[in-house]
Amino acid sequence: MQLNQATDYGFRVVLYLSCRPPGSIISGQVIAQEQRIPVRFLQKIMRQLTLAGLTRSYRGIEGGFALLKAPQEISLLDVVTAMEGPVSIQRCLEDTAECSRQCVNHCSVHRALDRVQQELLDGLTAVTFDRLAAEEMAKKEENKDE
Amino acid sequence: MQLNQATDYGFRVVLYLSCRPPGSIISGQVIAQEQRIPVRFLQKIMRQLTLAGLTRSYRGIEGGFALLKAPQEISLLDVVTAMEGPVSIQRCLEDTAECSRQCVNHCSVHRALDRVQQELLDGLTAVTFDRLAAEEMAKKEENKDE
DNA sequence: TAATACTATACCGGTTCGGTATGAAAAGGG
DNA sequence: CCCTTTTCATACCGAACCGGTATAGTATTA
Repeated sequence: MQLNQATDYGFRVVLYLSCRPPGSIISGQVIAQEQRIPVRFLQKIMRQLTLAGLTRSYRGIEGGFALLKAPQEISLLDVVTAMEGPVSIQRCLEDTAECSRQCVNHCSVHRALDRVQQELLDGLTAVTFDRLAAEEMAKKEENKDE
Repeated sequence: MQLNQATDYGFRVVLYLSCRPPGSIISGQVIAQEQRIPVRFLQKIMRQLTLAGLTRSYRGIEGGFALLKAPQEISLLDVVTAMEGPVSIQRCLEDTAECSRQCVNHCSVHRALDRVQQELLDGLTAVTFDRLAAEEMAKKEENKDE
């Protein structure tokens, strides 16, 4: 019951790009260095974010990655699904055949988990990266004062 | 981001026992058969539920398993933690060293996930097996009418 | 003491995880 | 046109986990 490392990295990358002027192109090298992510692994992550339509990539000598969507249009859930596919805490919520009792709307456990899952999705959707970036900027401002 | 098969089975076993008169001892064979769970695998599951203090086991010729706690004292979360250990959607919520940025209360992503996680825990804790069993019994009653 | 249950541990094939390697393709500069 | 710098696409690798099985042992009772 845990998000994987790639997703964790994904959060930080999107947050990092959200804190930069919109449209900034940053190379994988730089992102990896600043966020302490293995370069090769980061490339893999960036490709998934790009396939999911959250970022876009530029090849060539001045290439790199930039946000495609605006930070306020990207939620935590967007990053999770980009990295791990659709979120479904119980298997039979996704695919009836997976359920050991073929009980899609018949068993009480299923219905209860369905509600919990919906809350989870709502919670993850409610958090968008414009707000996270704002928090992050505010904190940097504080540190500057010290 | 998915509960595993063993947990799914665990839910059904506890629900099954909750629907029976309190203290009933049912053998692994019978549980496995009725709930369509591979017998050997069920033994593994029962041992974890027993170690977690949700059920107790009886050896010998009339042996089997029974609930140790009352259904109203067992929540979905209890079963999940019995089967999978502590629920922690993000690694750095559990262990600072796991966080790629060592940011336990410093990064905005962390704080947001912390809130989402708390909601998830609350949701899972709110559902107890007495209510699930009641739902289940009501449904069987309906089917009897048909 | 034999039968029936659970206990403990280990194994097994398959998949995922976290990360690396390699080679190709695009873009721009000289 | 070639060279460098970047991303792209695949494939690989060891370790861990998943779902399940096997085996040998221990407790209980008839």
